Amino acid sequence: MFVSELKGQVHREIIESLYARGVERLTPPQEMAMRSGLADGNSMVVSAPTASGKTLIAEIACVGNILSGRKSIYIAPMRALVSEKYSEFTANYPYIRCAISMGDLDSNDLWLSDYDMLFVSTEKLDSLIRHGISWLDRVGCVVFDEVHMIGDASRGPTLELMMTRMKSMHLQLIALSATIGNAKDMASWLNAKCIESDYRPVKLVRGIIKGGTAYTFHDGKETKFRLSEKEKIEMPEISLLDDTLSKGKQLLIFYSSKRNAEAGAARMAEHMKRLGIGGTPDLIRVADSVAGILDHPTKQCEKLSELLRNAAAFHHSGLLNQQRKAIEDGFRENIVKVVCSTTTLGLGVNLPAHTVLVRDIVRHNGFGSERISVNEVMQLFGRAGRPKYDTEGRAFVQIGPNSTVKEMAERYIYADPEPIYSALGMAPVMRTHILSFISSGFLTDKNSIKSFINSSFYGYQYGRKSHVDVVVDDAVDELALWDFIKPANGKLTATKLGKRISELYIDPLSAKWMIDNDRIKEAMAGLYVISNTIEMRPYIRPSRAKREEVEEEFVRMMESGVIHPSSYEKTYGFQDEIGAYSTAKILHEWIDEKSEESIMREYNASPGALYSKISNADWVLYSWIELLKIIGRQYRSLVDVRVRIRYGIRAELLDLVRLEQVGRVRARRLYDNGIRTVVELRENREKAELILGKEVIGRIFAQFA
DNA sequence: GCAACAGTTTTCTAGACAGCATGTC
DNA sequence: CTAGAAAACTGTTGC
Repeated sequence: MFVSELKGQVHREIIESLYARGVERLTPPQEMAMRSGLADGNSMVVSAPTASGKTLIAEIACVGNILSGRKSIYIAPMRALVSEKYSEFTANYPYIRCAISMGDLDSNDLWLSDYDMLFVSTEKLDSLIRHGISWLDRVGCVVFDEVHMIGDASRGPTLELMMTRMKSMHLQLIALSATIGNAKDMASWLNAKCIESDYRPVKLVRGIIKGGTAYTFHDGKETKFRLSEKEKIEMPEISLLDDTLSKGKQLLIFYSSKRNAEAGAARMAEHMKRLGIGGTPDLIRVADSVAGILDHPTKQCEKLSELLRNAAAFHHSGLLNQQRKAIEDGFRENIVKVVCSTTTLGLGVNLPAHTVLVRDIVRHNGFGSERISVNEVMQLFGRAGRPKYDTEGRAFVQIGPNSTVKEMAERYIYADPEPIYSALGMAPVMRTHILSFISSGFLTDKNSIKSFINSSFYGYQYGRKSHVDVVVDDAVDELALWDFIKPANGKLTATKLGKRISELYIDPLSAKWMIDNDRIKEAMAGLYVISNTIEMRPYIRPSRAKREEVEEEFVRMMESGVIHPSSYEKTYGFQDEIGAYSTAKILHEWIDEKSEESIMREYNASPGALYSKISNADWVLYSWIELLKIIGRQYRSLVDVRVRIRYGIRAELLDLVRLEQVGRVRARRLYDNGIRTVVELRENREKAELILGKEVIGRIFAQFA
């Protein structure tokens, strides 16, 4: 279908924007969507691979609604995705008023309701609704990107309940999904049309690698070729790298763990060094940029930098955000040739490569191991082929000597995608959401909560077999017992405390735990209380060698009454007090001004993990303080702990960091040179100038005017 | 005596969302 | 139904 055929069906502005971008034809899924009444306001579920043009379907619906006077919302589960779509959209439609809102980013006009298109993360929209947004009734279209997330045990329920709510508002819903086995079910639940397609803009050759041989399957043809004669067959990664480099292309490899990814990247770098690739000015620039982010680079920073000199990199959650970005940019610019990644790059950021290798197909899951799903492999395969540069992409699964090619081809090449299942049934998060419903006045009695949850995808899939009634009864009773809700005039309402918990977006169980443990004698005890919450998971756990030592210390603290037992396993099935205690210890090192490097060494942690724990700790601590304010208890000492967490400082620097321009480094330098307070600083300007320099002191003193 | 290597045992395991109020060296 | 790679450690060989 040509864009010209859209005339009369969609607004003129949309057609103009498409032409301006050089789009003249619709992709098959887009055409199917148009024929299914996309422009007439029909809801739809679109199940298709990455880059098949799903975004444009959403765009047509959103812009159509906006130009007809209604608002639209785009929702995605990853912040990176939200920002990406926001930038694209504002570039294409500069005259539409857009806002973006995520945990760490809000546009100024968010509360003015003076915009027509909102880009949000799932949890942020949930939070906005809890705070009570006024304009929900003016929304005409809602896009849910990556809806297969509904099957995710931890974050699926939030998405699902949001969709359930929107469904009852009779809006145009556009649900975009990777290929899944039961798109039709989801469509029928949503009263939506179902669009299924396996269209890809770039041809994809899929295959299996065993030993040094690659078997490809395309258009019903099976071929087989040696990757490289000169390499040992035990190392298929290296053979494939060779083969890919010889085509002048890039390689993306997925591993099951951070350790494997790092080890893989080291092998790749070594091989490239042998080939004499690397050491170019561009590479050195990228390598230097990842090493110089912290004051004292950690081992991991140095290792990454070293590998980058040879055009290889690893990519996982333990990296600092700036490092991730540097690697992603370097890869996009074709400076970095191979990236060894965990699933970080599979979802979210769009970083395609000519050749993709899924090296590990089994993954540990706490209880044992399991093969990764067909859906997930398809998702990773979807990264193969760069639309602007490649005429075809290649994607392989690597298998071991004990699996046969035939068997694995059946499983991963010819197999149909699996259906996804609602995760609402096993969700302890139900309590959180029920509090939110009651608190916002959306649902105010047990029966309406039950019937609402029965109208979810969970209810659709499990029907009478579901145990919604029991779960709702239990959760409501517990919330009442904790004084977070109370019955009034035959309705349930949230108490002031319950309302605040809901707004702070913390789990009611965490709130209960923190309220019950507010008598804190020392900083470490406070750090343990905040660490032993669901919001701080996953914990940074001690290595096996250290575990016993940490355990003994934990027991001592428990016996001396500094910290107290909790009962999280009742709700979450397990409890990890040692993990929580170990995480608390790391935070304690941080506020004791230990260097990142030494913390990494001592606790076997990564810089990325440290900083994400610090920022979560800040949020949980803030919430704790807010709760104590409401019930009129002491919280003063926690405010100091919070400042110390933010800056990573000992108590003695608390006074100095109150100044702008003074952080942990400058405060420490002043203090060690005898200037210990703001008052002392004001009285010793010359001395301070010798310590920090005239210019900096000038900026600091400007505050005193 | 010790380096180089081979065989054996032990260790360890993905990711990322949320509040609030402004500014590091 | 299902683990398996990498690192650490130990033993053997060869000079």
